[in-house]
Amino acid sequence: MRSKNKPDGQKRSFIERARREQIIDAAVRTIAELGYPNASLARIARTAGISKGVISYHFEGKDELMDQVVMDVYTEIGETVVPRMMAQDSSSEALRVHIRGVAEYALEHRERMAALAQIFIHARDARGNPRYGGLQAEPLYEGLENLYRAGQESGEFRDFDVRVMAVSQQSAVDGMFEYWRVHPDHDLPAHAEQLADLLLHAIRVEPSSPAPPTTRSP
Amino acid sequence: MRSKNKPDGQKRSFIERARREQIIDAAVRTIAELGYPNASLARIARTAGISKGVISYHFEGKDELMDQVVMDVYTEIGETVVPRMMAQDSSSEALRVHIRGVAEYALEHRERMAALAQIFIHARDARGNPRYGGLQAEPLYEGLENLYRAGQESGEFRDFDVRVMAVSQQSAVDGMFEYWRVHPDHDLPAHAEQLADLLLHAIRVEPSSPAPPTTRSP
Amino acid sequence: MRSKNKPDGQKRSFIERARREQIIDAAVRTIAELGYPNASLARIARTAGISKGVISYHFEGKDELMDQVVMDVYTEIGETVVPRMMAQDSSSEALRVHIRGVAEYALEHRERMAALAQIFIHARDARGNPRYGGLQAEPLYEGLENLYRAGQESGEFRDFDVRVMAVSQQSAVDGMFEYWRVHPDHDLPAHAEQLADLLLHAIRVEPSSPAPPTTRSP
Amino acid sequence: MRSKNKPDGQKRSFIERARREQIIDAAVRTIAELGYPNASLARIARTAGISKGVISYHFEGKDELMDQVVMDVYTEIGETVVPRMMAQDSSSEALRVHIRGVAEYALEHRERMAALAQIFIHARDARGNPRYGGLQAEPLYEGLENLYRAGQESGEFRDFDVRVMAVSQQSAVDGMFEYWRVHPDHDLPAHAEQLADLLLHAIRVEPSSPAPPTTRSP
DNA sequence: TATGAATGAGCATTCATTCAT
DNA sequence: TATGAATGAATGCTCATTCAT
Repeated sequence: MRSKNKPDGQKRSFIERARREQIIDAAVRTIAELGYPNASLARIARTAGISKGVISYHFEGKDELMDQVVMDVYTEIGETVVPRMMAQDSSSEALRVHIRGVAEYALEHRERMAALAQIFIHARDARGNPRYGGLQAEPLYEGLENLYRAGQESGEFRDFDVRVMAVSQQSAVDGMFEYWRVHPDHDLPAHAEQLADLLLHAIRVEPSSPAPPTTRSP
Repeated sequence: MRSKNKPDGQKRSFIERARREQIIDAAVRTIAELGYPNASLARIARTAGISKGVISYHFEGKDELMDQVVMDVYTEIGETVVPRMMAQDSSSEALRVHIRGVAEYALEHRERMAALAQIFIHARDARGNPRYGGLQAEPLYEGLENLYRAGQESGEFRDFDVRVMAVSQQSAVDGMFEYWRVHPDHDLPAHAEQLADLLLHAIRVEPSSPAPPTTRSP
Repeated sequence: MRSKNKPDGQKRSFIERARREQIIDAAVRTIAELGYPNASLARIARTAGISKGVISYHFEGKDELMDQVVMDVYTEIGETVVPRMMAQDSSSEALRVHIRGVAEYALEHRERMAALAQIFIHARDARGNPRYGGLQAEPLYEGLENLYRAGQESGEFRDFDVRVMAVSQQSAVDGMFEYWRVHPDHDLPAHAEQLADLLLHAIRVEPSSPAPPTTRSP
Repeated sequence: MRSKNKPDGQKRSFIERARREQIIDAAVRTIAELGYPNASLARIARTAGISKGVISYHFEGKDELMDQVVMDVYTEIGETVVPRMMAQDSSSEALRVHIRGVAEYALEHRERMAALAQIFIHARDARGNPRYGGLQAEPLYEGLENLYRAGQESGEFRDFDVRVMAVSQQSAVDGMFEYWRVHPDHDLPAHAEQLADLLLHAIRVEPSSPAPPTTRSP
């Protein structure tokens, strides 16, 4: 009963779902620890304490497993961050809450964040092209652009190229996580606040100090 | 006479240096075209029109070859950008020239830039850790930090966390190149100008429009 | 209650027999469509719309399933052809009816014929030897030999090596089906008539035209 | 230096050719002994006493190796049989010499013949279709058809459907080898002579005994 | 110096079979 | 009876590295 047969409206049994979750979890831990290129199905199976074939039984292949990991983490981040953003009055606060939110998620789910980044960077399709690269980021960019445009229309933000800003913000956030991965003692929340300050300075209309005296990252 | 024995002060013969340069060049072209994971030594050798064994003879292994590629390109970028930065009067102009400079280098040496990014992302040591991750970036961060501090001391820049800014700027520049790689028709110079504007807005003290009316990225 | 325990004189329940027939049918369709090597138990189960385990429950293993398919089809062919042959007066007519009969059966049960051929060709025992090769064909050869000898004794057929003829006739018939499988628009009945002519020319005593003006295969 | 790079007019070194011949030979022996489905690259390598990777080094893949085996044996058979056929005056003698010739080749190269048959039967392409099946036999059929037509035009052979005859003859010859494979003590040359008699009786115009008193297969 | 040859570990995937429920 | 789950061996293939010539 391969997963490829499942989207036909069939439900997954409880045990099936549990196994898939267990395997996804083992994949996350393995990728976070060893990096995507070393996270072979054999190693993931060893991490999970199961036979190699179990993964093939529950997932169509490595690609589907990775898709599920990405979807899992993505969904989780969205559930954490989006509601908080919606609750904000201003675009500025929404932007700040966004960055703060993903940083908090990362802090609480370090391995999942690391695995997500690894998969984004390394996963390729059969022809060698990135599976989640570039073009898949488009929805993210568009989401940010909508946020910027709302701020521009409300007069909060000045006039600037929203695509360049979206790419830069996304990159800066990714860079923050990567820096934190390399320096695990780095103060991630403080970095997130600083980064939000910088980004708001970059695009806000009124330059008067928008943030209280900031603390430095350690 | 493996290359690992070479740092002992022995000189490389002319022919040796030529061969290494030829191999490095083939590596750059192969990585840029096929991506790091597909750039096996066999493919690099084929690109160079030489036998696989030659690479092993001239380089300790794949890792050393990648080191050399990175060093080569890095040095070239530095030689292009640093003198121009030194020629500027203000920190703002230095920062702008820096971003403009690397963008120009990338435009003129697209393959080298692409290969550099691929190696940074994919190369790992035996234990799965990134070979060029984070720690190797430290000199870059420090260089940017010095630039920021100079601007802060001269009153050009406001007070902000220089490490966070350095990480963010570096990430935004990397993101710019990646976006350009995925969208080859993207207007890189325009993006670079926009990015410089954003960064300067983020850190300059005076809020009055510091840049002339900018053009948008296409 | 594995099937391997069944030949001990125990009867199969109605439901048991129905299930086995269902599975055999699914095996035939799967093999005919995908070829023996691609007809895994999983695919056969999917064709039948049942779980993989059911097959293992009702059959000792893949080998026994294949045995049953072969026996099923074989029996059916025999039931179709043998009575017709018995009704003929001469050995010549019996031979012609035999070939015509199997061709007619094949036309009406294309999948079963195709599956039979696939199993004959591909099925092997654990040591790599064909499961239905040669030795299992002995009864067929002997049946044909009896037919030839009867014709020789009645003076219809000349003197020739009956074993060589039996092997050749069987092969020519198999070849006819294989050719038809590869060229589905081939005129099988016409081919069968032509083949009967050729075989009779090869062994009949009187060379004068034994067949009415024949039509050619398209 | 994969073989796929070789057709570009590059010569193979002596040692390269020797290795390829050695591997082809090991493949023939392995297939003949264990059957195609059990002749994995690992087993072939073990037969040859070499590492698994050597095969991948010298051949593009399993498919190319099998192609080479087929081509090798085919060429050898052609070199044995064709000149002898050309030396005959009549179509009848050419047909007889053809069958006698392949039988003699088989007798002297039993394993090669067995391996050829195995590959023809079992080798499939990626989509599951036979690699050498049916359509590839067309040249053989056409060769036989030309022979028949020449005989018909010279008045040696009667009028009959040449395609049916070609398929039947080819099948009967294949069946002869298969019978001999199953019964290794079978008198192959005698079978071949008998078969030639039968085929000539089937198609020759004059009914008077064309062959001397024949011996029976044992 | 340079080469082609060889190695052996590792890869994702497929499969018949077994088994507890 | 029937099922889904799990197993582990086997498959073709890739690759960095080693080595004799």
